[in-house]
Amino acid sequence: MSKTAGNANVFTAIADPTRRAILDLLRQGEQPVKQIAQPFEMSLPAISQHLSVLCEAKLVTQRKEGRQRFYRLNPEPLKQVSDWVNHYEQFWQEKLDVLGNYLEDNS
Amino acid sequence: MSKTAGNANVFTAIADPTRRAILDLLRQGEQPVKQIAQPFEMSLPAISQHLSVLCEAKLVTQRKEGRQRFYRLNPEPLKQVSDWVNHYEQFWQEKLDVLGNYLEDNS
DNA sequence: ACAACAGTTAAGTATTTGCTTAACTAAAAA
DNA sequence: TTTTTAGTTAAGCAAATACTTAACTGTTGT
Repeated sequence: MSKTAGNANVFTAIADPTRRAILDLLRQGEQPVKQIAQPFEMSLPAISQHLSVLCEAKLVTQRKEGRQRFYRLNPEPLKQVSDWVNHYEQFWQEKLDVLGNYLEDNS
Repeated sequence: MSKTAGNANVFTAIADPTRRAILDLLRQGEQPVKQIAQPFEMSLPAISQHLSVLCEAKLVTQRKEGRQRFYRLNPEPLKQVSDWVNHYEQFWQEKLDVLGNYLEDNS
């Protein structure tokens, strides 16, 4: 009941470069499918399927308007990724410098 | 020559939960394969294959000692992930609170 | 009513993935 | 030297992925 269930895994959702690119696009704000698809050399159904995966991982939400579907970024699940990766932060150090600079600029 | 080349992709390497768990283990320090494999209900070859993937993604390095192979964490490639996910940081806010607390504790 | 448009769903396919068991290589112990 | 021990490599397989084209649903415009 807990094993590989529904599988709306964030990590697998962001494993695909096309899906990451879609998320990057959506940082500019919500967009209809056709506009999302435009920069990709790929059929519309392919994009639609990627959007489904992102939807199941809750990384995007849908809004229906007329015959258009606007997709909007929902970055909250990425917190999971951020939290995980931050466990490794201490190892590469640079992050701490960034914080140091912040403190310098604000002291 | 640039498309889906060698495919030593960090994002796909960390997409698998077993591989993430292995990396988590290795945060405690380098370990031989048998010890790495122990907590998993999976054959040794399966673990060996996961280690290969992590190796190709440069997330671990190998050290040979006698008949043992010690694997050691190399978290640098995770910076890629951290950098990407940090583009989304502004959206979920909590990170800023953490920084806020830090500043409070050190003012 | 009907054609065009926006998008999804269905069906099929080639490739990749995550495992298995069996066979192998190399070092240590007997 | 023979036998464990540690681990990788090979071969095979079922399931998942990332696409494709074709068929469908629903909305808008004529």
